[in-house]
Amino acid sequence: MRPEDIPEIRPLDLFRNMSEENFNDLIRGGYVQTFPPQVVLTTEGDQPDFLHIVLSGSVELFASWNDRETSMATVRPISTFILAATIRDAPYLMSARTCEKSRIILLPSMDVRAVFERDNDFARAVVSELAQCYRSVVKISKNLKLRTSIERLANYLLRSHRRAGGALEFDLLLEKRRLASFLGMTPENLSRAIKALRPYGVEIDGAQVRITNLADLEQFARPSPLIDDYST
Amino acid sequence: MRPEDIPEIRPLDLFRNMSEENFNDLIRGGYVQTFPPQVVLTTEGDQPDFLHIVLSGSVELFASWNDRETSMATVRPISTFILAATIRDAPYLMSARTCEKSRIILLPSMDVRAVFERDNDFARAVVSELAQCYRSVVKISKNLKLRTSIERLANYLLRSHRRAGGALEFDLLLEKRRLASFLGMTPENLSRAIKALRPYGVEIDGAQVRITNLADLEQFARPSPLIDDYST
DNA sequence: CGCGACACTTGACAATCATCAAGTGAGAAA
DNA sequence: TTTCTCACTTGATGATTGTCAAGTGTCGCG
Repeated sequence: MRPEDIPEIRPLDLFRNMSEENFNDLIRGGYVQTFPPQVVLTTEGDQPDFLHIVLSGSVELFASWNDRETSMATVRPISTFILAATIRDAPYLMSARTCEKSRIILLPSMDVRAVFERDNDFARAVVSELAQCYRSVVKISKNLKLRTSIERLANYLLRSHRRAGGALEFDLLLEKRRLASFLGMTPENLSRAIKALRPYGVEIDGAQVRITNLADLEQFARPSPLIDDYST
Repeated sequence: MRPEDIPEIRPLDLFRNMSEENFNDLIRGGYVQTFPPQVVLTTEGDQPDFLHIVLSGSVELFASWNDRETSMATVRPISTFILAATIRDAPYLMSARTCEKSRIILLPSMDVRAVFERDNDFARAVVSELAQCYRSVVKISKNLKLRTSIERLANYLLRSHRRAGGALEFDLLLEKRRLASFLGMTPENLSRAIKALRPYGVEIDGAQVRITNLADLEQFARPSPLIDDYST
């Protein structure tokens, strides 16, 4: 691991309050690697050898069953995955692959667990992170069970709009087929859903989104902080 | 809180390794209450005043949006809910109501957070619990996104069969309409799904389930530990 | 420049699922 | 016992969603 990588991850919530000594122990055995697109980093069912931290690029978490596959989440810099498996030393529940060229830190799971056992501040930071992860997945479940696919798309667009700082024009950060899978629908139905939102002031051309009638879209989407607010 | 309630919760993973002193601080302000059926204990969006522990009976966690409602989980003795909201001091994402007459311990959230700050063993136990919760919800999401409703029912029956110690006859622990909602379908479609599983050796009469052809059912359901194993 | 690859779109059709309405049956209460 | 309630079931219908096949367009490469 190069010295210049350290200041990138030290300020993460997960590591911010650790002692210098424990932080050094944690990263001593770690290394940074650059992966090309579409490389599988972890496979569901495997034992967690490393805690991963995405420094640049993006990583898709996905799951498979019976020849079907679904996109569960996209991890963007700078954040970790998959912490829960590492801490519990239980098999990965999701596979991970790079979407694009990505720089990733790999920290040996054994070191993470060892430092977790003796650094109390780190242990509390892990709690905070896991609680956040847990709440995120609960929101995703509510989204899936309580909304139709068009409603999910509408709310996804509103979340993207907020993430873009309130801009009415922004780019989709996911390929459409990945977005479709994440939203729990087929690419064909995503196309149709996009058309269905046109009367509510949504224009999508390629990856470019333009919201021409925010009020109409919000009235249709009925966003709720208890589903769509990723911060709390 | 009566002295005889204490040995019930002390052995919980969450409290087992705490010092006597911190445990006493934790439960000092707590109290036990018996609720009749169908009482709402928490409402999504509210701030978490108490950490709840179910001693007897059962509690349904559910979520609502736009006049729709869905069952998210059923909490059975002896376990806690909703820990993540309490620790993060963030609003509940789910509402909770008793399914039947239930005895429940209420521990003030402030006390939980205070002890969490100073008891390192408790903090680690919280990590373990949250990691488990997180992984459970990930499995539930995979179940929802990767399987059809009939497949979800088939695998639910196999899980119940395992929970019943491998018995081929057992009772449904949920009312059917609650089960339908939990599985992400309507009561009507649950009825039809039950009929659809008859050719695979499933007989359901009222709440009584009889599996007459386990091999056929398993071949249809294709259970996976990465979705259906609630222990890891 | 033309070609091929590939993501995306569109239309037709089928499967799945929800809704509405009516009916059954078991248990509680009079 | 009789009646009422209520969960559950069943059938008919419509909405939603998935599948298959064919098309469009863009982009990179020879």
